[in-house]
Amino acid sequence: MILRDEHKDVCRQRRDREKAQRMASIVEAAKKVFGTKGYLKATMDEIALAAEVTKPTIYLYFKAKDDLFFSLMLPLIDDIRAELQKVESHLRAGKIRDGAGLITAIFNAFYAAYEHWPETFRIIQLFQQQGLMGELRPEVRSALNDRGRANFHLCRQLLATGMELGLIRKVNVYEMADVVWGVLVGIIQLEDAKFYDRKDKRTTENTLRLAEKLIAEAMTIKTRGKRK
Amino acid sequence: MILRDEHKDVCRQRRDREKAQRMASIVEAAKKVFGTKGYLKATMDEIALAAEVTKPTIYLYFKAKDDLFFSLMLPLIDDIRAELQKVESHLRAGKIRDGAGLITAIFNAFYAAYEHWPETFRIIQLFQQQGLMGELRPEVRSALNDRGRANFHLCRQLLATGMELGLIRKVNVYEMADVVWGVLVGIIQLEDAKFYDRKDKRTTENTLRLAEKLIAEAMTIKTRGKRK
DNA sequence: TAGCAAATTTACCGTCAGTAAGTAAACTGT
DNA sequence: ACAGTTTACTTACTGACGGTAAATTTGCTA
Repeated sequence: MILRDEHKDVCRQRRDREKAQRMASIVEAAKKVFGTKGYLKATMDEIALAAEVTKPTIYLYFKAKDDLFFSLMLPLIDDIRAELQKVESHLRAGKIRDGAGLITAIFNAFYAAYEHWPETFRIIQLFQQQGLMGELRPEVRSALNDRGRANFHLCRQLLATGMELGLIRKVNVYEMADVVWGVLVGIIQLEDAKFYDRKDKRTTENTLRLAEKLIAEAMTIKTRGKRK
Repeated sequence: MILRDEHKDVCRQRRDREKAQRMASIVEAAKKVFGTKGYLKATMDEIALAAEVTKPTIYLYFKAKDDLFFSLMLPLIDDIRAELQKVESHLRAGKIRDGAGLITAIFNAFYAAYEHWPETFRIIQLFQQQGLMGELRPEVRSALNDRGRANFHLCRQLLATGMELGLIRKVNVYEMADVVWGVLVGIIQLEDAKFYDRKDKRTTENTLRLAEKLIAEAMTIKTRGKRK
């Protein structure tokens, strides 16, 4: 007896669901193991064990260790973009009154992502190394670059708009976007390294807030100050 | 015939020289290989080949891969300290007139080290990862921390003195020192990652200078401005 | 020259990323 | 119901690399 098309479809949908489920469990396991052990000490066997499958099964879903690692970064990058887009709509709606507000909002967009998934954030830092960037296969690398670039583009747009609106002073937007991202990554990374045994979230936040305050003050256009 | 003590000494001195020479050649090879391939892709065999010895020979001079890696960082850390000490003596001698000058001097102290040994600087960044920090044996890690801490201490002292002298505004020195170091490392690392194929030194420097300018301006005490 | 000490190498081990080959289940058309 | 196929997964392996033990060469001493 021939199965009705609908029946086929239903079965296929279930299998697709199961496959997605398996993939998700691998990703979850990877997040846990990479997050606690770091890239080097994490083994594929351990991740497989945590995901309740065997190692080769992982290789059905991910081409390589770095591929799996990379897949953890995408949601974070996309989350940052979502946050930046929120800032953009606020800016367009005129809800951001001064330069300090804009800088703080941009900082918060990145910081929120870090607070959400600190371990994934750390993963990005690892990839910002020539060593690991070179390791990536070209497709993977370009995918990563594209997404990252999109975020930087959005960030630069925010800064440019802020300059046009007269909220912040005019500087090179490319450099400025890099300063923001560099400050965030650099400080988070430094604090992580300093307190790698007793993770002290508050110190990290305080330091970040100081950096944010300084940059915000320097970027804010003083209504009656000198231009130099 | 018994050799005179002087003869023995001369021979021993030569052998010591040769040993030091061998060690230096291993270090040089390691610098080259780690610098181009990164920590992960660099193999001990490749370093040994570049140093024109075999792998076990390296292990006569360095306990482990991370030990060798670590040894590359020490000169850099010490160099930064030397630069910071120069700044300190300038500051004490009253050669630094304003806050911007002090911030610039501190930035330059770190930046000079980067310009001197960019590949070694990248190595430090690699170690500022939880993953690699955890990899280090405790002795190595604590030695690294001690040296690093000394630099931070010096940097904080500079900032504190600058505050006492009324050159820069009063903020938390611990946080401020972290901001300086974080900004430098974060930006250098970001630019390295962005232009990992076509290393563009100038872009990196421009971005760093912008960050420096912003921080310097925000930290400088305005003689006739509002405090807010 | 024999004997000793240091320096270096050859040959090996354990671990881990990645793969080839096999298996068991579910699906397919007759 | 049943043979053939596809899908999902596993067992068992390979190769590369960090690190080491044992053998070997080199050079000094008497």
